[in-house]
Amino acid sequence: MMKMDNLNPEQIKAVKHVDSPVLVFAGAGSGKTRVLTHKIAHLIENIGLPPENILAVTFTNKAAHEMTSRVHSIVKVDSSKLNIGTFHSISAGILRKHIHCLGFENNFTIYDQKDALSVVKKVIKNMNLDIKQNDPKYFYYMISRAKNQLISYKEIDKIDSGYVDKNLSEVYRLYQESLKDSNSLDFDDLLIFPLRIFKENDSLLDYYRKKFRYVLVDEYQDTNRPQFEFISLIAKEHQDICVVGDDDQSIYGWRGADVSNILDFNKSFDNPLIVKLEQNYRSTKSILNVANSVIKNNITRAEKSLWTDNEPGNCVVYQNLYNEKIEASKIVDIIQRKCSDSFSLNDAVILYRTNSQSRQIEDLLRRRSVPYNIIGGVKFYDRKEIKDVLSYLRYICNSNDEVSFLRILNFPPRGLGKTTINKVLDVKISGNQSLSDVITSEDLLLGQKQKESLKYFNEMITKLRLASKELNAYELILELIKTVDFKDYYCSKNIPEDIDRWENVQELINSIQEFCVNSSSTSLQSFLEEVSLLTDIDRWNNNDECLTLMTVHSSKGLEFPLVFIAGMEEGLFPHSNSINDEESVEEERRLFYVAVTRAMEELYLFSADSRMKFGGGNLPSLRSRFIDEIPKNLIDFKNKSRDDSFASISKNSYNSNAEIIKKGNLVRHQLYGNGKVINVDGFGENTKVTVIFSGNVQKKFIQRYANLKIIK
DNA sequence: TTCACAGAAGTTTTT
DNA sequence: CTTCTGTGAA
Repeated sequence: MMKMDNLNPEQIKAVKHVDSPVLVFAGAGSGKTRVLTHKIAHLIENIGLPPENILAVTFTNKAAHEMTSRVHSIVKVDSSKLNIGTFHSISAGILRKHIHCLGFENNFTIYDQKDALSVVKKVIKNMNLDIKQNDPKYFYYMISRAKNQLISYKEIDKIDSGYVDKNLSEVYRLYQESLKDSNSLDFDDLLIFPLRIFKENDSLLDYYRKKFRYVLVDEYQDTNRPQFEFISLIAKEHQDICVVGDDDQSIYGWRGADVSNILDFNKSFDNPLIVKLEQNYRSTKSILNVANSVIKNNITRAEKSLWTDNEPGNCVVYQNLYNEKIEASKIVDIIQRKCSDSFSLNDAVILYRTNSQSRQIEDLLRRRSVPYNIIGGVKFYDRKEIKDVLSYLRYICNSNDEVSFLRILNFPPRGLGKTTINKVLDVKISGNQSLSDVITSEDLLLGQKQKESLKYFNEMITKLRLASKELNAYELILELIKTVDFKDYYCSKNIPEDIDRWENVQELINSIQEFCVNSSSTSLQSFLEEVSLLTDIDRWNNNDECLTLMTVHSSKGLEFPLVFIAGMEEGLFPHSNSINDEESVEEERRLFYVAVTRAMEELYLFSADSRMKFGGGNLPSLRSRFIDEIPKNLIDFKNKSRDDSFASISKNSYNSNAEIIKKGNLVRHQLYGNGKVINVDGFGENTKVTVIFSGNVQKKFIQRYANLKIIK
């Protein structure tokens, strides 16, 4: 019999109740994951439900993996039979099997927002609209918004949104047509297509209702309309469902998440048991008091109050500093001090509202050689060189994938430029042919050189495509790298940036190898699917002795002994795009609440008097209203010390008599001797200089620290 | 026709 | 500080 003695009475109630739907309002740190995992274990062991009949939906893949292994540690179960994943990955799995109902092939490509944006751009150009007056971002945003409301291009005027452009419906229609032509889906389609399949195919819906006999949903406050429809279709009939969430942590409204899904749960499902988990096991009293005092300023929320038996702990610290540089150095100072005695680096996290704030902190950490991990920002799979290689793989896998085709046709450069590409696309449109037909078509009027190059390209792809039937993903990428000779492309010119890129490509190769070792399926298709649905947080491993940096959004569901929140300023947190509208301010406040409740032992808040924008001008700023919502007695206000003054830091930062180094200069370095500057990158105090020294030794310096002297 | 370079513009949050 | 776009040279 499984143990439940580590659960409190409310948690046990939520775990054991299976006679009707269950809604768990789980405050931050109240042990909701424990409830979910025990509930799954209870269903298997005490109710006798086979694991393959359980569907559990989590917010990230990482959470899914953790849940799987925690269930495994409670009951003996073949974890591969459990259906635990994100909405997107579960949907993708269903679509791989049944998407032919909608006229797609099951080797479809999943487009990320950049891919999707390039499709929108193409559509706008094809409609002969001016790209400057018709912002592709607006159209993509509106299409996504429409999809989140389950609105097709035909009924676009029903959309719940401000301005609707007269061309929106047509752009939407052509966008969808183009995706289908490329046998591709965007993220929103991934959620919507299963609904269409279920609605058109009763027997299939029936099959999945039986298969997913019990449904559990985590972070239910962040589900959107299509996700709600999905679980309704599956669970409304058998009513065997348990959802867990916290309306105070709803932070994805901008993505179509609808809090009323959780607040109106009792209207959608019959006679639910509602359990409130209000005991917090995570944070000290000081931290929880701050969290409660902030969130109670929100008008629209279900009434509840979190409490804890934990120690009072240290007072929450707030400090205002002169600018973002001093803010960064203050944070890192404290972390280094803390980690020299009772804490280790992976106990700490630095949180911020926007990704761009990470740069200053990153620079400082690199200078002080503090190992760090950064989540989000320029994602690994978003890097140009990675997307380029992946595009080859995607095009090999799906010969209709036009976005990938256009990326790789002339990369590395093979003499197929803009004009050739336009000719190819023209023939494709006029002849209504598939991509592979077009590039072998006689109708293409090209120069001899271009013709041969295109022929070579096509033969290469055909060969690789054939090989992909025999090889696993790892063997195939080795074959690809050899055939295209990326190594030569990146390394032959001896440009440091290109060598960095080659190293990233090698990292990609490693990750494919790892995938093939760890995963049940080693096919190229499953690798590509994993890549498009995996986030940085899924790749993150907090066991390394390493400081972590991430946005507040990414931190949802995590906890750290030491939490540092940077940029507590009006216009940044709450963000300037949100301060004019009370509803948005409430979402920002929930976001701050999420940030605060990540902390277990100590919490530090920071703001700066001025902050650089675009590495350009300084913007003065006021401290965040959220700071003022915290009663004074709950915060330790640290005053500026003399060391924090702008004068003292700026003297250190800028070497006033530093010479301006240019490409071609001869320079002297203390350690390496004389050398020649072959590249200068950036300006001001962040200038990076690449120098070749005798013996062809190449080094890259941050000028400020390298102390290079120009030799006349 | 392609390719390299210089200037302009643009950063909320993410599956 | 990055990423995209447009311009001239080869």
